[in-house]
Amino acid sequence: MEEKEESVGLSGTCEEDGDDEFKWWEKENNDDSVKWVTLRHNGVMFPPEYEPLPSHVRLYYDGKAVELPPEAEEVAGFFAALLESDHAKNPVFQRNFFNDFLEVLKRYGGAKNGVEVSSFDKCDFSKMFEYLQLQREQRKQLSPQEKKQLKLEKDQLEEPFKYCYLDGRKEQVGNFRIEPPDLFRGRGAHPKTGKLKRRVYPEDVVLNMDKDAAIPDPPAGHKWGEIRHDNTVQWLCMWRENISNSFKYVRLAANSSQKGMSDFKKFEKARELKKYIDIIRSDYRRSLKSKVMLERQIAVATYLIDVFALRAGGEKSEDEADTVGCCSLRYEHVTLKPPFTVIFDFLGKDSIRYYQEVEVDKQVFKNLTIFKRPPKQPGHQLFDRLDPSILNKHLQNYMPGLTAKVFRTYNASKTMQDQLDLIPNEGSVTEKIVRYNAANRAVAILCNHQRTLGRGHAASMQKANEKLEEYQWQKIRYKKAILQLDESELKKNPKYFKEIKDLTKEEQMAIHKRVIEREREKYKRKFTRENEKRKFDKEELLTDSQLKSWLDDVDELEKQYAQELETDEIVLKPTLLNVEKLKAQVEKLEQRIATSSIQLKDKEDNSTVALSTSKISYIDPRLSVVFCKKYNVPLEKIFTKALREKFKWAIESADENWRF
DNA sequence: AAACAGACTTAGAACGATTATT
DNA sequence: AATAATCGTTCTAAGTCTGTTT
Repeated sequence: MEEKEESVGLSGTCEEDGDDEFKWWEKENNDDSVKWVTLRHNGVMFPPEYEPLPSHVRLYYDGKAVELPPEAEEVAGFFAALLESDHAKNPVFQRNFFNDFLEVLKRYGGAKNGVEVSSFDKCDFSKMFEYLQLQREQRKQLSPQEKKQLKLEKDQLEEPFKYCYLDGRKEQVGNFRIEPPDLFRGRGAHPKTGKLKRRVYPEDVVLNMDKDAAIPDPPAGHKWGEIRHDNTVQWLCMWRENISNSFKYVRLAANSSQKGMSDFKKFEKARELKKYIDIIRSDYRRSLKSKVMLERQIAVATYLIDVFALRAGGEKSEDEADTVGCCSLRYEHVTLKPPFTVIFDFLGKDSIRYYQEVEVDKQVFKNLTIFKRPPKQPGHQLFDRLDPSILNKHLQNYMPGLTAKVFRTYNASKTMQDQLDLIPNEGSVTEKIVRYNAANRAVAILCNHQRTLGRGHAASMQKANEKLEEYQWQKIRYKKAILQLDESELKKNPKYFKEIKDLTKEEQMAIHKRVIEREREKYKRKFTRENEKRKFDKEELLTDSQLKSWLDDVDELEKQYAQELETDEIVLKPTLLNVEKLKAQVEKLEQRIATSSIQLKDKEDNSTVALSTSKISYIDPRLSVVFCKKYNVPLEKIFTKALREKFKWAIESADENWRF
């Protein structure tokens, strides 16, 4: 304990922790080649060692239990844990996993009981899977106190790594944990998906800190790979991963001054583009007709990046998923439909599909036709003279630091501002938030930010739809009942009763069935639950005849509905046999139908759009701050706690008149 | 100018916590 | 009170872009 204190305590010199905050946004700072003067931290947290499974939990091969060496068992366990996921069904994932698994198995001497494992199809991971599931269940079942205790222990273990001292200021570290070994979960059709991501040891890790900083002790029996003192970079720790041989970094958290400054600079750069956008646009429109092919390609690419918010699109290697951006678009990704319609259909970042049928500028259409002319064919680059570095160099002629991605930030924030400007300053806070989210959604759609539908999405959609249908049915029943009570109502307002014929017999029957079934379930559940409770309280149990009497009531209701269907005579509780009361009920139902269908539509519209990425990375947070101030919406309705910390600079610096 | 290494931002999935619903 | 739906956070993969080397 004391030791930890000491090494971080060497923060030394400067300010106290806590109150006097560093308001970097109030200071002028243009040079960011040097990121810090002093940097001190306690290194990184390593994942726990592997704990072998109990001996009765085994991989089965061709029906026989396999005694795996722990190193191989760990890898098999990674697969077993994913057994019910899509990964485990992916043949590439299976093959990559199995190759690496066999290699580990061989390296550690094969199965201890001599079982020769060679075919994936003969492996049965289900026992391992069940055990892992059970453990998860048990963890969930723990009492609140036990959970609290575990959390406390976890926090204590993490404490030394959560913070660092940067120029004497205490700042939060982002990902202070070394990534644990696992199977690589590449997105889309990644050729390496399923490969073993190996365990990282201190020997693999480079620490970055100032020269006078105390070097934290590596875990017992280990040494650090290297200690570096590079103050031109932001990272605290780094290691090389074995899947694509690139680096992983430990850096500061999103709420740190460093990240905040970068963020601020990003948005200021995007705002700077305002000054140049008109000339850039008129230039690329002119260059669409240039005699030089390269210039035409630059013009079309800039147009696509500006108008459709495409990414730059760098070249990718053979052993990554085949995804593209603007410069790497190929022949088959663009379909031309005269006179001006273009269909884009390709996989972008994270293998998210970009599909848009759009009208484009006449000359853009012409140029795309030229770019696709024979001998070009599927597989060929559309922009064969172009790559992001050429494009970015061209953009930098207009504005220092301008690159393709700045257009995404610029257009996203511009769109948000324009959308927010359209919102009338009226109505409830909830209504204003709905409007804000609609503006946010416009940005997310521009950037093609998607999310895959959750597991239960289709089901919950259907449920909501059925509910709506049932409201409608109930409403019609009440209207019919009104006419039974007083036929003259029909003449008074024929329109009001028009919808009583809207549901067919079949539809009504289906609704009856659902309503009845739900009632039955309700009573059955009520019965079991009540008895469990009574058993616990040592009270007398409800008898089966009690349940039966409830269910008989439901049967009765079922008969009644069937009867209604036959005779078209509605039977209602005596208390409801009153025209005014029924009309009030109808009114209530109409309200419910209105709100439910709006919610339903909202849910549907939102189901495949992810709002968070644009909120976190593209929309200048000052826009949201200004919106909240002007429209009197509490900021915490728009920004979560984490986002309020990340955007502290924006919250404290934007006044009501701020414009992007 | 191409290829590569390095360092940073942006991205959706997974998971855990919280809130709404029954 | 249990269960389902939603929200918020964590995790790490997958981009962009710069600078260096050949």
